[in-house]
Order: sequence, then C-alpha cells, then structure tokens
Amino acid sequence: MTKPETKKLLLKDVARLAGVSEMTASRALRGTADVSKATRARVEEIARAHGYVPNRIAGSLSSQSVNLVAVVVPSLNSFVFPEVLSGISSVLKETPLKPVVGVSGYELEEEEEVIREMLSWRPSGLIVAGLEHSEATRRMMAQADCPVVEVMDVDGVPVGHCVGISHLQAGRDMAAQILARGYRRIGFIGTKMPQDFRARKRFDGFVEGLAAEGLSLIDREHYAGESSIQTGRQLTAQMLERSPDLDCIYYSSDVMSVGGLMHCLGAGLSVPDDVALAGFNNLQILQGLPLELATTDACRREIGERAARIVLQAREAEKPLAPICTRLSP
Amino acid sequence: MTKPETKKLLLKDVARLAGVSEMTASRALRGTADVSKATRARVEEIARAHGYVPNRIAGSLSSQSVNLVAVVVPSLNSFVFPEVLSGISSVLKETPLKPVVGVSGYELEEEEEVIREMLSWRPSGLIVAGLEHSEATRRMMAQADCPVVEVMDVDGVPVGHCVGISHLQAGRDMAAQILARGYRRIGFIGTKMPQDFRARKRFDGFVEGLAAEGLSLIDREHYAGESSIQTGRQLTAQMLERSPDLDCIYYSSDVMSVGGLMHCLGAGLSVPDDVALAGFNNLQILQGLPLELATTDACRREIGERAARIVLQAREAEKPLAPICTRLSP
DNA sequence: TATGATATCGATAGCGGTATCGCTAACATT
DNA sequence: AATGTTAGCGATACCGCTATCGATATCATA
Repeated sequence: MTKPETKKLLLKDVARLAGVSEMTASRALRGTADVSKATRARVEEIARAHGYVPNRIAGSLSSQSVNLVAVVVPSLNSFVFPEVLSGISSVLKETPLKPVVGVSGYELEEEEEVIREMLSWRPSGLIVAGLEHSEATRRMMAQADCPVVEVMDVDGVPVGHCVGISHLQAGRDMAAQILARGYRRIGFIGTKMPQDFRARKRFDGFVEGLAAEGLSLIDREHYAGESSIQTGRQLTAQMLERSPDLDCIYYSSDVMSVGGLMHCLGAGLSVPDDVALAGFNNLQILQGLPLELATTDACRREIGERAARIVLQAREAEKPLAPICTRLSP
Repeated sequence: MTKPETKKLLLKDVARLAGVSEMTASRALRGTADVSKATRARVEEIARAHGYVPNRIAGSLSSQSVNLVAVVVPSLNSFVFPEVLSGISSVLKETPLKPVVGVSGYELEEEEEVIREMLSWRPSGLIVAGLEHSEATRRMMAQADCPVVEVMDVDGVPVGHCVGISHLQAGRDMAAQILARGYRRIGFIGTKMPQDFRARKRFDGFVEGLAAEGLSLIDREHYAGESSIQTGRQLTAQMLERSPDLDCIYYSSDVMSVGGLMHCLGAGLSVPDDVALAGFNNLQILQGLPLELATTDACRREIGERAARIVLQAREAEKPLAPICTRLSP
C-alpha cells in the first residue's frame, strides 16, 4: 500500500522542509537577492542534507537561459582539439558557463546533426571548428539566437564570429622556410583530405609556395583515417622507398612527422641531413624527441580562449555583437 | 513600431503553418505513431523549410526523459579517455542517446561539482571514471534516478555498476613479468599521485609484486601535473643519472615510458639491454616506435563499450537493474 | 501618528513542449 | 441499420522551476 519508491526530491519539498515558499527556496539556492541570511542558510542546509539536485531542465525552461556553451569539434583523438577545449574551459571556469562537447567526425552531415542537437538545448553560445558547413548548418547557425564562433581557420566566410589562423598561409610559409633552407626535392604526406578542409588548405598553400619558386612536389601521399605515429611511419617508409632522393617531407600533422622521424631512426637515416621533416600544430609530443622537428604553431589554446571570451562578451552585451574576426599568427 | 527581431520559431508556429494542432506537429516531427503520412510529410517539410529547431529543454521537461548520457573523466589531454569515449560513442551511435562529457581534473571536489551539474540535467545515465569519490558525490550517485556506471577500475566498492580492470593486479603482473625476465634493479616513475588513484594502485601492486620476491624499488620518482613525453624523458634522465645501475624502469603511463625511450635514444643507451622500460595503457603512440615497449592493455575502448551497453540495458529494463560488475583482463 | 522606504517573502502565470485521453470520421462486421 | 473498430487528430493538463509583481512587516522620517 505504501509507495516503496523514494519520491524524487523537488524544490517544493525542500521549501516545505525549510518552511518557506518554493520561490524563496529557489532564490536561496540560486544566491539571488531578497533572501535573509538566516533563511538562505536554512534552505541551503536542508538542500545539502537531503542531497537535493536542482532540475536544470525546468530551471532553464523557466528562466529562458541555459548556461552551456556548445563546442563542436571533428575529433577528440587527434591531440589537437583537447587543447582548444582546454583554452575554452580555462576562460569559462570563473563564469557560470560550462562547455559541452560534441564530436562531428570530419563529416558535414554528422556535424549538422550534432549542431542541431546542440542548438536544440538553446546554449548560450556555439563554438565550432572550421568554416565549411552544409547549407542547413549555416542556416541554423545564422538563425540561432546565441553567439556563434567558428574557430581554427580564417580562410573563408564565417557565419558569425571567427578566430583562427590562415592555413593557406601556414602552408605557404612552410614552403618558404623549406626552400630558404635549400631543400628542393620535396614530398607531402597528408591525411583525411578532402574531409579535413584545413589540411587541404595547408596543402594548397604549400604547393602554391613551391610553385612560386618554380618547384612542384616530387611525391605525395594522401590517406583517410585518423593520423597516427604508426601511419606516419609506414607512409614515410613507403615514400622514401619510392622516392629515395627526397630531401624533405611536409606532413599535414605533427603526429605524422613524428612517425616519419621514427622511421628514420629505425632506418638509420639522419634527420635533417638525409631527409628533413616538417609537420603542423606544434603538438606537445614534439617536446622530448631526440631532435626538434619543424612545425607551425596552430595557436590552439589561444583560439579556445578567445572564442570563449567572445561568447562571454556577447552574453554581457544587450545588442547582438557585431561580428568579430581574429586572425592569429600565420 | 514594428518588431525588428525575428520572433523565435516555435512548434506552435510550425503547427499553424501546417494547419494542424501543436500536438500533431509534435508527433509528426518526433516520428511517433498516429499521424498520417501526408500530414507528417507536410509538417516535416515546413519545419525544414523554416529551419525549426525543437526546444529540447521544453520537450525533456514535459516527457520527463533526457536522451543524454553524462560521462565524467579526469582529463581529455591524457590520451587515455578519448578512447573510452570513443567506445561509448560507438555503442550509443545507433540509439537516441548521446554522450555528454564533463572533465573533473583529477580533483574530487571538482568531480563533485561536475557530477552535480551533470545530474541536474537528469541524464539517462552517468558513466564516471574511478571508484573514489567524495561522500557527497557518492550520495548523489546513489540517489540519482539513472543508472550509474563507474569505469576503469574494479578495486573498490562501486555505488552502482562497474566496468574496469584491476590496477592493483596490473601492477603485480607487471612486477612478475619484469622479475621473470631477470631484472632486479628496478625503478619507478609515476605521476600525479595520490590524486590519480589508479596509478597509485598500480604502484602499490607493483611494489607488492617485488616484495613477494624479496625485492624493493631501487629508486622512485613521483610528480604532479600532466604526463608527457617531455616529462618522461627528463625524469628518466634524472633517475638514470642518480641511479645508473638500474636495469628496468616501470612508469605509470606509456606516455612517460616513451619519454624514457627518447632519453635512451638520445643518450645512446640500448633498450632493453642497458635498461628495460615498461609503461601502462597500451596507448596508440606505442605503435610505430623503433621498438616495442612493454605495457599493459587498459582495455579502454571495451570499457567504454560495455559501460554504454549497461546504460542501454538499464533503459530498457523497467525495474532498476541489479548491479553489474565486469572485470576485464588484468 | 502618518508616511515612506526598505527588506523579505509568496501567489500567480507562464516557459515550450508532451502524455493522456477523448473525439470524430471512415470503414468493417453482424 | 446498428454496432464495433481503428486511424488520425486536438483540447487539456501538466513537467519543475523562475520572472514578475504585489503583499507584508519593519523601521526611519517627517
């Protein structure tokens, strides 16, 4: 006859136990004004004692505000995006906002689904990697009533705000550096193109940079799938077997160039004397290697920090913020 | 005089445009029964054309169900947890559930806050790394009306379900392996203890395994902060300078043992002839190195998969599931 | 004493959806 | 023709919390 289930603890229960109205309990727990110190302490005490966990679904619906920032990245395995996230978190840490991560898997359709899902929670901001999206995604982002920040890349037309580097320019710059050091027989190993638009842009910039000096790639290798040291090693081995006279290889990621280094170590090749290696991202794994591999800093952490600050800024402004576009180093 | 703002598009608007009631529009968009094909198509068409994004806050409050699974891990930088996530995602992919990640930073207090925040969204499940929590966290998890799965570790008393390996045993096993191969002068390099309870357990198991043969550690080094190749390299250099007669080093993570390998490569030491190295996790970075380093597989992906399956199972059962505890290999 | 200012609190009305149940129309069954 | 069945749809009542505004008590001021 008796309810065996422990009834879910609601705000009204806390209020009743504290002998105040639901409204006062709500105010007390949220730390808003208009509550006496004594009342607030009592409500807090009771809430804690009974392990009350507020229902933010109801709270958000009522207050029409969700303290979440949606962050959509292509992958979490790639060593790249965790640091962007870390930058975002560090800025958001001292605010009521919390980041929520979605993974799009380098697929525009999946990205669309993830972003739709994210926006359906009505977040306070949307930070998304890349400038390339499906038409529907672009529409959703344009209509979203929260600030939208496209990050990592600036080569394109953003829907909202934008923070990133020019990957086209990164490719060009690396070509210039490599040429300046006298390398002439150059190969390229890249991953996940055309899905990875930024890798694609670096490639294009690189080829363009070589062409400016009348050079072109001696050899190139593209493949699909996650980047890994293992893959970098294998593809490097293959390429050097195929084109033993290469004097430099440019990779679309540091993970791959480290793999290249591993091959060279195993094969008794001297880097950079036999073959020079260059990657991209300035990943942490470059630290601690037997030698310093060339790379371009992708400013991942700073990108995250700045994107988060834009969201905060937009939150405080009453008018929708005018579009901000920040290009970092390359 | 006119409203310049585009009014937010609500379900009622879609319904009006489609000439049906709100309820029918709701059913049409959610794909539930009791809607004619023609009506459904019309509603869907209008919703798509106008870029309607349903408000899941309202929907979830009303239906008392949230299709999110909260996943709380200590870090996303560590190479370790992204793969657990990947396992979770792969299982959830074909279901309406979506994982949401929270990061606890190896701090029990932060974990408490993150879990409280997560539970306040009333998710369909909670997957959390580790068995050690604050009392308040434990209470919250026990009271949560969703399945709770503690993952990675089985050495302890779970609040709900549990999937993991025994880190104590992993440490013991590695000690046995190392001793079996004839190494006797053994060092240990570990990170973030006592915050990282699992690293601590491996350490304890390892020491216990050595003691079983009457041995003890020749040297040991603990430090706080993220594991990295760089740190592994530096600490290895220091330790080998201090204790040049070591013949084996056990690290709390593969990232660190790779750093050790890098030091040896740079210092002209032969691995494993001059010094043997062993880590933990079986990380992907071990693939592609000049040689195979010893490690223990942490079954990260499988742990994620199984945890997700438990959540699904609990969702389908009408009664609360009896606690499941799965111990994988070590 | 009357009046105003301030601090503290509660009743009401939603927020934007969905569960539930009832209604109607169309067709099948006897 | 009377009745039962089913498909398709809509009105209503919430879900649990908060914005809003009004009420009350307390105290200072004129």
